[in-house]
Amino acid sequence: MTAEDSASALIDALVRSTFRVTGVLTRIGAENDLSLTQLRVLGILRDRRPRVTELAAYLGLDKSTMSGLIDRAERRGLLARGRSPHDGRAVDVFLTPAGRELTQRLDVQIRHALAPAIGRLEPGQQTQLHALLEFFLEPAGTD
Amino acid sequence: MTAEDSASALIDALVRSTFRVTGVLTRIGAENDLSLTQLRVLGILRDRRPRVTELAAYLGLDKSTMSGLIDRAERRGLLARGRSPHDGRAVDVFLTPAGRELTQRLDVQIRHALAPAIGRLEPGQQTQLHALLEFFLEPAGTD
DNA sequence: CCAAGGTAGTTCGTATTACCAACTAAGTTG
DNA sequence: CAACTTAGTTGGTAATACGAACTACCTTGG
Repeated sequence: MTAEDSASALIDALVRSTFRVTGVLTRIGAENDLSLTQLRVLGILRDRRPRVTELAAYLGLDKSTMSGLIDRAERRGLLARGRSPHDGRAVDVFLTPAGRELTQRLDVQIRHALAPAIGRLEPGQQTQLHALLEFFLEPAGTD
Repeated sequence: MTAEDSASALIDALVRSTFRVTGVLTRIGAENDLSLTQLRVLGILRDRRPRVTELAAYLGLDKSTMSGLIDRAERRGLLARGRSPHDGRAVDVFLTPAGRELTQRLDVQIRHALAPAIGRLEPGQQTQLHALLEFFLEPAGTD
């Protein structure tokens, strides 16, 4: 097996893991009437109060897309808009108590759903995987 | 740090990696006028000739969604429908030569885009990460 | 053998996601 | 302070996704 091949195999595993995790997140989102994107929005807002453009940048979306996402989530009472005191143009976005609660419930569900797959690893392997992923993620790390 | 916390941290890293890889795939898809889903369709068809329902099952989508995805990709000449000789109801889907070419180009682009992140790991670590991901993916492994 | 039921795909209607372009309101700067 | 820039919204369009209803084709029980 050449170096090329093993890199390919790693990328393949990485992509399959990605789709596996995405599938879990999508399912849990759907069970709570949330798209994957809305789920991500809530996840980002857990510990941030970004303005609309920042949120769009995190997600790699256009600001006009953000407007719609925020509208729908706001209508559901999950988050709210606030005007920045320093910049009259800026709108920042934050979780409502209801949104925070839902986010916590989602967290539990996600942990629960991924537990079997993670449980296939020994505790030592889990630590190792975590460390390797942190390396993989290292710079340019938003979200 | 309790076992709970370290599991949380691992899941966090896993989810962030997922979004990182998804971002890369989405960008490369967009550069080739493909949605993430269409990219996945091509990826699956690389080494399979599934019927519509199987494809939908792989992707976790409804068959009606598949119809549309296949329509659009077929119109672009990337894949084609064939009737199964054994079951007159069934339609199987396969890459055209053009689709296969595009898929190979995508493959190269994906490898290229992920190379920097993977390159942050020593060759030994890459092997290790690969092994751990295979464990993580172990059963129920479609796609 | 064929009527009843099940399976494979498509079509239709609707909501969401996403983009771009055009717009308004609010800062910033020459 | 006029000209430019930036933040966000609005409107138009295409793709994605679902569910329900439909057609065509198996499969089976009487």
